[in-house]
Amino acid sequence: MHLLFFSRSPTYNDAYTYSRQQDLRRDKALRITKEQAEENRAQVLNTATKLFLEKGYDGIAVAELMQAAGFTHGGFYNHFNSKETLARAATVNAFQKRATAMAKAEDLEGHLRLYISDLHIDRPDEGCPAAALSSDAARASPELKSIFADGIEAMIVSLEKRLQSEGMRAPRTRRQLAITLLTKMTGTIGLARAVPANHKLRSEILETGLKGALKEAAAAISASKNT
Amino acid sequence: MHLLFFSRSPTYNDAYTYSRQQDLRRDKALRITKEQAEENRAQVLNTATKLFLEKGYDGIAVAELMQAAGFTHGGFYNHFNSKETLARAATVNAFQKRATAMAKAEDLEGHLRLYISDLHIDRPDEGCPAAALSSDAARASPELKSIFADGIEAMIVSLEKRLQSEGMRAPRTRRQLAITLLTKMTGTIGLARAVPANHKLRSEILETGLKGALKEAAAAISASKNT
DNA sequence: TGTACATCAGTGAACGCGCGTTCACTGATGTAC
DNA sequence: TGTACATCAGTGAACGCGCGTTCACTGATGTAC
Repeated sequence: MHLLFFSRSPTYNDAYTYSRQQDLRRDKALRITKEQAEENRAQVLNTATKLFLEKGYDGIAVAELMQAAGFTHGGFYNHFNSKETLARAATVNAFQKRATAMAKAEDLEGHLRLYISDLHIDRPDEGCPAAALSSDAARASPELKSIFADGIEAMIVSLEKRLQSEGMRAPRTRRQLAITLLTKMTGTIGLARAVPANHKLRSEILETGLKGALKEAAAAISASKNT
Repeated sequence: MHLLFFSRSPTYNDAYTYSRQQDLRRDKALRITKEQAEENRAQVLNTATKLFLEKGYDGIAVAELMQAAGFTHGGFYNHFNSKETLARAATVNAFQKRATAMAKAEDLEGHLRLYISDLHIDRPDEGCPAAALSSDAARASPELKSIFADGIEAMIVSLEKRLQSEGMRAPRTRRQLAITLLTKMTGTIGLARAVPANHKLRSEILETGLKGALKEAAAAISASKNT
């Protein structure tokens, strides 16, 4: 018994570990300002947005995601009711971020070239949710699908505005072309990503998809001006 | 002690349960003919094909899938080395089944109408893997992506043949149009499915996508004949 | 063709692991007075 | 403005569950002779 007792008495290593835990606690575990808490929530949301885009809603665990954001998993529920709640917020965030990125294009051609690009194929985490998560969305809750509907609608409206700037006057034709272009944009990225990175089909799909979109847009714009 | 012994002696219910297990074993657990085993493997593969298309590779568990096929989960590994192996075989199967279904269309227009349809949106389990699993493919193993490349290539070739039948003579133009049409087809189904079933965007995307594809094909075919 | 025995598809319990979520705890911040 | 105390973001262990995979077992089929 005495032997056992002594063998379990604190050693140098134990003491070191203990004081380190204390230090961590002193650095991290104490109450944080409201502003800091809000920043941390944003950090979790932004990390989740990227990880969901890259790995899908089911491809990343809450604990992994919290670690990637720089936290332990337990605190997650101080910010979100559930993983589903986070998925919804992250999807809204992803659509907003994408819209901001696309807004930087100069004109319709820039818009299409920005979307149908190698960069977009290689970086789903900074890309479009309608391209990266469409299969997941199809199997998701009605609430999440509703968020996709809003996001897709916003993308259509954004394209409609581009077409208006190009001189297309008829609103109905404009909207139809916007939708057609969007199906081509998401379809091109979706197919290209489904193929191995070094496969010749990937570049063929990308180049043909871009060329096809540019051509279709040019033809429709020109036709609308001749009427 | 005696009391305990008696209380654990067989009851009517115990006997009934036991004989039922014996019956089940006599019906199912004994060795099966080679032909029957092959049929059972096909049954597992076909069930998995539908379930993967509907729920994604990670959306269905081996045990669930085996039960849906009419078996217990333990026997799975008599037929497949792993779930990944099954996923590959099921994806090949899905592309083949889809090609057979599409081959029934009379001409290019029938082909497009069969693909861009309400039925296809509502029944991913009998639909195209390039539409239902593109997001999953993007995150899958290189081997699975390679299977997608082959499947997508076959779809392109199938469309090329349709365009040839429509009188398009230039092979390069034919291939480019085939790819462009395919991006529109998969993109339309992908976007439509991402939106709630009763949302007006779903029918709008479907109708516009179909109209756009038909129009693009008609324009390109007519242009190729004037050259 | 008949016989002895190994094979192997199917069963269902079990393994180890990872998941989403809950919980007791900490102590400076935020607030009520 | 100062004081007493409740709040709450973050920690890390724990819960219950489901996952892919393994395993011992069964006994008619398949095969070697």
